[in-house]
This record gives sequence, structure tokens and C-alpha cells, in this order.
Amino acid sequence: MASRVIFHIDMNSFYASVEQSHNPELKGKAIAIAGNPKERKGIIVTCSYEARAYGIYTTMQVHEAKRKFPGLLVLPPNFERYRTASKAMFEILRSYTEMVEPVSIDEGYVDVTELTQQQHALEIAKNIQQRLLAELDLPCSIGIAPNKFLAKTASDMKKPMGITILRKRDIQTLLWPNPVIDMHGIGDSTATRLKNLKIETIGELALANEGLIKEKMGKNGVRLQARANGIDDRQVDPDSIYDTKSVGTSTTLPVDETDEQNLKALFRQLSEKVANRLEAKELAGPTVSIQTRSSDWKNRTRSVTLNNTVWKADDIHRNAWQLFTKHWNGEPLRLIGVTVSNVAAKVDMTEQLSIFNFQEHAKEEPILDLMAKLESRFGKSVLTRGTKIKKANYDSQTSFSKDFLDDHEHDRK
DNA sequence: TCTGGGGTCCTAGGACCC
DNA sequence: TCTGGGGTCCTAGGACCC
Repeated sequence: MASRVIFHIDMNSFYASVEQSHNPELKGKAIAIAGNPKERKGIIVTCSYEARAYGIYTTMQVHEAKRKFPGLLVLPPNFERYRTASKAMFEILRSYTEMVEPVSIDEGYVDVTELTQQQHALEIAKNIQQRLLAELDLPCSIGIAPNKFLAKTASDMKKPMGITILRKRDIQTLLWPNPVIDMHGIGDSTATRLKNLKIETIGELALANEGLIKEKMGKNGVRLQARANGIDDRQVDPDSIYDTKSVGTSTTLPVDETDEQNLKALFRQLSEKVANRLEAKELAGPTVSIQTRSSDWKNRTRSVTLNNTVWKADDIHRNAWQLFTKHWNGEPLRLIGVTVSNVAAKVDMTEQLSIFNFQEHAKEEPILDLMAKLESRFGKSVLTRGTKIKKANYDSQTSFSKDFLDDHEHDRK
């Protein structure tokens, strides 16, 4: 494959930087964004570099952080503000090229291969960094490399406001001496398993026997080993943001909860939140799941896949509550959550075609013919991305526009 | 480090079908 | 009535990321 030039843009302490840009008096001060400790949500989500200098870091509890530095300014999160800043940031990236893949609210990949025919990669990166700072007042670090993994690794090397080029020929000196836990994709669990195989550095992983890795660490291990060797063929995919697989929400309760009526009301609230977010994205899915976490930190998930897709709060809540009552043994709960998954684009909302009507049509018309009509009307993406439609379940309650039905009627005459 | 909330991907077993 | 092997879907749990 032809050589690529990939950027990884990583906004520095994003939430804290947004707050500092919103209120310049916070600049240069040790600030942290955190939930409310009284509701047991008091962990540091992000903090400024000034706060980090006092040993404060993400996931640390607020009271612990205040012990480290009593002058710490703790702000509640303002997600709407962060989303707005995030949109503005990606708009700036897209003004360079459409090949932008957001990964999270504050980071993304950009494939600048084409652009480097006109301008040096380093110059482009400097330009992006300066614009983000000048126009949004937000600092970032940029990694430049031939693939995503190395770009991501590079952006981590210099913070804040760094630009780092990581060439493949440099990985032996820059990457291999480091412990495997430093690698993106390796957490405590994988690091421990590797240690049992006497693999402690990235270089040892890179050079380990491939058969052993496959046998002991599976598919994921083989992939990690390739990454350790600087190999990563993943493309920058601007459309990945449209491939949402699930929409869910969960909440840690202020106190462990045992009251059934309270729990029912809470599941109702969570279901409504999920329904609103599905609505905003025009998504629906057939699988409803619930999550619980007991006071001793036992996580459970229960799910059901229906014959039809759901998106309304009532339907989500009914199924979630049914799952819950079926499995709950009355133990006190610390957290509950609701998720709808296997979601796909809802085609249209103007006219709902009931399961029975669809069956009528399906009986009279060969299913492939139906699918061909769907495709010509709504485009291929409907059939590939909207898996529920692709499957064309006879029992699937799918929505079609009135126009489609009219056309369909017409065709049959 | 006793730990929030949003996700994605992988694994493994069982059901079911051909 | 017993058997193979391959494939897909579903469920539950876990690892990991920001």
C-alpha cells in the first residue's frame, strides 16, 4: 500500500481548556472538572496542567485532590459547552480535508496524504495547531505518522501543544524500550497476562513468537503484536460517526437503592433519556439491555432482542423493567443503566407500516423484489447500514414512508 | 487510585439451521 | 436413531478507551 500521512489531533485537557477559554480568569490556575461528591460522583474528569503539577489526575476523587492542593478550583461539567467547542474544532479540521474521523469529543484522525503534495506535513500540523489556538483558544497536540496507531502514540509524546513525528524506523528506539502498559489498547489485564509470558516491553511483544501470542492471547494479541511492530492498516473513516451501534445511559445512585418503586421511576427516566437521544439521531434498535452494579461492585447485564425495533420511551421502559424484575434479587444497587443496541437508521417516521401490513405485502411480492425496490428508493445504504431492513424480517416492524407504499402499490398494478 | 458515564470490540457457550 | 461440520444469531461478561 502506498505510504500515508496520518495526523492524530488530541485536545489538551479538553474540558478544562474549554472552561478556561470561556472564563479567562481561570487561565493559569489549577482547575478540575468533577461531579458532585455528595452524589458519589465526585471524581476528577479532567484537570488543567497546573492542577496536574500538584499530582492531581483523572479518576481521582475530589476530596483526595483537595487534600493534594486545597486551592484547587472544582467546576461541574458543562457538556453542552464541550459539545459546541468540539463541533467547532472538527469544523476547522474539515476545512483542510474531508478525511476527518472523530474518535471522541476531543480527538480525531485526519488523513493528510493528499495535502502533503502541496505542503509539508509539519507545516500543515503547525497551521492546524495555531488555528485551533487562535480561533477557539484551545491547545492541542498533534501526532504525525504513517498510520493511526503510530499517530496516536506520537500525539501522546509531547503535551501540551506538541507536534511529534513518529517514523516507522524510529519505533525501535522510541517505542520498544517502554513497558507494554504504555501501549494504546493494553490495559492492566492484558499487561498482566503478557507479563506471565515474560513479555514486559513493547519490543519484547514485537519480537515474541507469533504462534505463542496467537495461542495465549488470541486475535487481539496478534493485532497488538502487529501494532508493536508499527503495522496498522486501519483507514481513516469519516463515516464512522454514522455507524452508531448502541445508545445507552446509566447513573450511579446517590445511595444504594432497594426500593422497587424508586427503581421503576429511575428506569423510566433513563429510558426517556435514551429515547430522546435515539430520536435526535433518528435511530432505532431491536435489543434492549439493562445494567446493574451492586454495592459490592458486581456488574450485571441482561438483554433481550425483540422481533421489532424500539425507539419510544414507553417501549424501552417496558422491556427494561421486565428484564429487571425478572432478574433482580432485591440486592441494593449502586448503579443502573439502560441501552438500546444493534441500532440502525430509522427510514421514515411519517407512516408506520405495521408488522401485519408488511406481511401482507411480503406474501404477495417476492422478498428480493421488495428489497430491490427499497434499494432503488432509499439507496444502497439503507440495505447495508440498516441491518434490520437488510434482513427484511417478515416479522420486523419497520417504518416506510408513505411515498414508498404508494409507489409500491402503483408498481403492483 | 475503592473507582463517572459514554461507548466499542472480543470471547465463549448455546440454540438453531443446513 | 446416530452422527459431522459450518454458519449465524443471541446472551452475558470482560477489556479497553476517553
